[in-house]
Amino acid sequence: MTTATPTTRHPIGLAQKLADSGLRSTPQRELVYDVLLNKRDHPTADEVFARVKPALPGISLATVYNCLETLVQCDLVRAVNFERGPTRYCPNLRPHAHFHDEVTGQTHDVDLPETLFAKLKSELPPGFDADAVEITFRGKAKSAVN
Amino acid sequence: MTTATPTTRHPIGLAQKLADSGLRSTPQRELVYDVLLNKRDHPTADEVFARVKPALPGISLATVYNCLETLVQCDLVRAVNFERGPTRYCPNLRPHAHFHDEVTGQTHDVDLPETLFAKLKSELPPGFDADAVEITFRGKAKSAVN
DNA sequence: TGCTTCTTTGGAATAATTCTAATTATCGCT
DNA sequence: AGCGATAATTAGAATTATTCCAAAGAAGCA
Repeated sequence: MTTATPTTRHPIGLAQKLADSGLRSTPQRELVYDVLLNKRDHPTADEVFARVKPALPGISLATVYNCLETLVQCDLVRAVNFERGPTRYCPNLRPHAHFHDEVTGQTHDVDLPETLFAKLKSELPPGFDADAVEITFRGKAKSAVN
Repeated sequence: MTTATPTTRHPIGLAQKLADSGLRSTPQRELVYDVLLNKRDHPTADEVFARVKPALPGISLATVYNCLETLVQCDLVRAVNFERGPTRYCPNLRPHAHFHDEVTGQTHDVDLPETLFAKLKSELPPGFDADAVEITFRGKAKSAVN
């Protein structure tokens, strides 16, 4: 039920968004994006590489890095970092925070009201102007969350 | 006006806190801690290494990493990460967030009311229990802030 | 078709950090 | 003061994640 043909026909937009930035739609980019949409567990570049390989065996890790970077540039995907660990990728574009489970190592999305982000920005002292706020929780998630 | 003698006599606590954890106070640990207290600009391990060397020329980078890790373990210092950059170290133990200036690359502390942290934790869905929350702003800070 | 530009690829290079084994320091005892 | 046990430091090798590079491969269009 996944990665059937690594070609252009997407929920919406990849090819379009790429074109908007003067970039081309390629099987590699499509597939990397597919993989992110299909299993939203915040995979690392290595994990994406592994998931993408079956459908496109010749793909290289460098390309996966390139594609991920491109998707981030096009605002289709967010890069998530947590304490020196490898960068993880997340296709959730809603305003949200991340919860890192110390036990399982999993990362969960936590949707938060936009107002909270606004409130946070409003707490900044004068002279500070934030484009973005990142919120990361660390702790334990009970049982079968997600 | 800094790093006179790299020996034991501190604002308060280092030797004590170390002892509490069954660890020894050493000139290296004292000095690394001094350096963090004396210039609170969130230095990287390399930067700490450079600042520490004049007073203790024989110190090694590995030791600086060890000392920093120890200080973090003893809750005297916090490790701060921002997007794949090198880890930075911060002796500010009050609840606060970090603001990364995209222009200068500097990191500023932003004190936030404890209540805000509490509020954030309270927004977590049931089943999630956070020990810690990290908040990072990214943007530009006007003129001579800090 | 031929040219130009964009992409991908594999491998080398880099950056930050950790590991390892050997040396050195310190502590508690006697 | 001297000894043995444990802890800490050191230099350098190793590791991890990522980026860089130069060459080869597609695509788009004149």
